[in-house]
Amino acid sequence: MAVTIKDIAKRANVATSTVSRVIQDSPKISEATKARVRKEMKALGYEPNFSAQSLANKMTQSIGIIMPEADVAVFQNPFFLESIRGISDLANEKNFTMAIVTARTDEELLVRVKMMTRANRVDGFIVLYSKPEDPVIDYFHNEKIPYTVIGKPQQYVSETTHVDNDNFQAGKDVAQYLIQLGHDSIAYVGADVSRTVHKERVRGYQAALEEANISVDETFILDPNFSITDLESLFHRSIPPTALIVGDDMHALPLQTMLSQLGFSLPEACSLVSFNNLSLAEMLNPPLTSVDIDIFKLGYQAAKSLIEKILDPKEMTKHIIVPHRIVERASSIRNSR
Amino acid sequence: MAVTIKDIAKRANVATSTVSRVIQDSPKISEATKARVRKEMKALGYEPNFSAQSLANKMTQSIGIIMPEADVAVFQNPFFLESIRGISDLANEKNFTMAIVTARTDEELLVRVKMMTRANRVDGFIVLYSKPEDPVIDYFHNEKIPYTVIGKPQQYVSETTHVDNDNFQAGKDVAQYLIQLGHDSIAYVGADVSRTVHKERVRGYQAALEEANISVDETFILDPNFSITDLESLFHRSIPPTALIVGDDMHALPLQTMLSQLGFSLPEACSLVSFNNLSLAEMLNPPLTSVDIDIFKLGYQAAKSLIEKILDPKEMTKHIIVPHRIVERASSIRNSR
DNA sequence: CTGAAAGCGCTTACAG
DNA sequence: CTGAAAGCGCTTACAG
Repeated sequence: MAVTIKDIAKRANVATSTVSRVIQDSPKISEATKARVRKEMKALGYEPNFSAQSLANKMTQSIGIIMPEADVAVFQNPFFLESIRGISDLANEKNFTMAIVTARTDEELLVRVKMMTRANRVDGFIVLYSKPEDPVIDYFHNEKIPYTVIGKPQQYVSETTHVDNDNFQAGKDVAQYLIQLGHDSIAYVGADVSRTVHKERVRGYQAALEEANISVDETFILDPNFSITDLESLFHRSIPPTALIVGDDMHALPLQTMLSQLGFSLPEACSLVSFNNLSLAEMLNPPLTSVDIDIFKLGYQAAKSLIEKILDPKEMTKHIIVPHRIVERASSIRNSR
Repeated sequence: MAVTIKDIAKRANVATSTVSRVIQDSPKISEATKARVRKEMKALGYEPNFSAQSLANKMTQSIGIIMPEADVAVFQNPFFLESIRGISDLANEKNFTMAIVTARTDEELLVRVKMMTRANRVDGFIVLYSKPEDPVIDYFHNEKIPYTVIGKPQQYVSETTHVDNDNFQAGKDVAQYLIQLGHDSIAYVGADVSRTVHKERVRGYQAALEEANISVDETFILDPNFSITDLESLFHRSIPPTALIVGDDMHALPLQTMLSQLGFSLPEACSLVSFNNLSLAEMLNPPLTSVDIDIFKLGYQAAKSLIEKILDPKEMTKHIIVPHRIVERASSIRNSR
């Protein structure tokens, strides 16, 4: 059997309550006896039993991470692992454990989440997606369960702590960057405007165009299911684009393929700027200019504010913005047309 | 406060011990009282307190997942998230939770693992990497802590349950596939033979060549740090390769880039076959023929056998082979030279 | 500054 | 088939 508080108490000649207070480094205990107790803990390799602590404390020191409904494509996007890595980093620091929650459907997810909270398995949740009318979010809200979301929540916005990029600004920065390179015909490809992230970036892009007195053309925006034909007609317009903003690095690869099939060679025919700065971006040919949104930090900050909230429920609601920066590579060049 | 076993007992007019037996669906309890108790559980939305169960049972229903030392590149490889998804799937099924363990160094990792086991935070571990003389593995082995490894363990092989592909066969299959396409000059690029996976695949590749009476040339094998110059000299040999086997889909993209910089157009100049069948493989141009090693199932099976071992320590050691299959795409064609 | 005792919410021999 | 009681390993008022 593992070593318990009793073993330590006996060997250090104190009561178990004293040992417990030493574990918590309570100021009520004299340094002398702390030292004595700690010596015994070290000697026996004592580690407080986690379940017993949780039961007595009503704290699990564990957070749930909610993934969007699992489909392979989503999981292969490094975004998730990278944000989990950020969460994990902070969690390890604070001695918290994480439990990843996945499910095939909304209902299944809700069942699991309810089970986990009722069973007191976790103290709170980080939600890695955001969508309208999410029953899971409603549940958290109604039951007053601590949670933070990565991205922009679509419910109870002002009351929920979330960490996000300034996506409007990111979209604007990218457009302005291209405008400074002399581009005045800039299309936006792979923008899933049903998602807030992309909607905001597109708004930023449009704002930049307006400020530069470039006319905004809605048909210059292609959703992520664009076909090679869509792309072709884009380039067959009277004024074809000289630069493309791509919604996600993951789209850049198929896009490049299509462009080369259409006979365009990059970056001469067209500059490319994308979002996320995955390691993929460096590998492409030409290497892709991409906006680094610091996914790791999104995860890290989400975990940080969730744990703060758990440890102190009076902690106020926060809205944290993680800065982005454009990582310039060979795919974007000065416009020569 | 959450609803407890006492609340249920009171409302169902039974002792708490009876409720506990109903939770466990013990055959000792009559169906009649089971039904009565269950009705109350449902009515109150009761879920047994997890910490209390763990404490009483000495079971945490939680498994640790050990990642290799964290560096960004590793984390961006979808392999890990995909195997975690497989683990997660089974874990959810069995009502287990997972805790991801990461660290920057070996020592830190060992400290965390010790802390977690001593604190009784998890019942066992899945190790997502394998390397020689791993102190973490030694610790598990000495303390008799259940663990399974994904890949081939390098210590206590026969005593440790592991799940892996038949990498020798996979390497052989790939080579034979290319041989059938008429290739007789096949190089192997991006093989990190310090890792068992790759060593075995290379052995399989060599075996296939021998069986086909093709001479085996060690200089036809390039490690993952190959430069464009290495590649160039490969193709400047008296008999240049007509096909390349690539160690990992992740290497295929930079490889393609280099080849195109050298003026080769694929697949005419050279066929390509790779491993892992990440979603990346489909996106490449030409789409990449790749060996699907079923990463999801590697994770799923690892979790399955670990949990079996946890629930029944007498469960025997297993060595599970997950089948692979070649997914043929446009990057590999019949040799025309 | 320290200890004895009750309690957290379960499980499980033991008795009937 | 069911219940009363002890126990899992901690924490925390309460008393001194």
